[in-house]
Amino acid sequence: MDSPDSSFYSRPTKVVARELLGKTLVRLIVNTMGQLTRISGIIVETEAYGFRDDPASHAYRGLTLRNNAMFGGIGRAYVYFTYGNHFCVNVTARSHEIKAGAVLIRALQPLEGIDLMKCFRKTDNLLSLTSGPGKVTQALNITRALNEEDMTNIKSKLHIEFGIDVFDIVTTRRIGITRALDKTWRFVVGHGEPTGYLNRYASRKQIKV
DNA sequence: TCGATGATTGAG
DNA sequence: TCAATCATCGAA
Repeated sequence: MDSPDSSFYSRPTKVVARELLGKTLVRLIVNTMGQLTRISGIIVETEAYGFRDDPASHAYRGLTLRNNAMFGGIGRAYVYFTYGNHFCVNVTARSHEIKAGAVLIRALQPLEGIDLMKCFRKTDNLLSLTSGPGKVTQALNITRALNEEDMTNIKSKLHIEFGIDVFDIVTTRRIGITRALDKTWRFVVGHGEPTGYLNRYASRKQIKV
């Protein structure tokens, strides 16, 4: 078993969000030579989004066309388009008594296929490659076509594999939302000091670390 | 149908 | 600090 199975995702969404840190997000693509290649990174930042208890969640008001994946099978991808520019990728996860839930993957430590990431991102700046939810999807070429992909299957074009143990985990408020600001459902690998990214939000938006 | 909004990013 | 940019959703 190389990949967390459905039992991993059938737990409270914020528990899964925390434990996804250190796992590997893997994108399988066919290159120009017709060979299967891997683009991957260690998950270093996540956020949990819930159901009726979470006004910031897409699932808060119930099932819609967009959020269908959040109500469907667990361990699936929930990919959505936002701000007219960007895709964001989640993994669906929730305990049995909850009807919807997903974990937003906000940042990676680039691991495999870094040249391809640079190509998709149109930049050589390593620090800017996957340091944000819109950057992650761009670097891994994740679009709506991968919505509801089975993330527990190592053969899937988009899936999650076991990775490394992480020890320093920071918990903060979630980024870029206007509601449910009290919930500390964001999880970041590190000591709390500045990756430039964490620092950007910590200083400008007064995120409690 | 229509207007407001957004789980963002990059440039100034 | 701000514009880009458009799919989605709830209200009309």
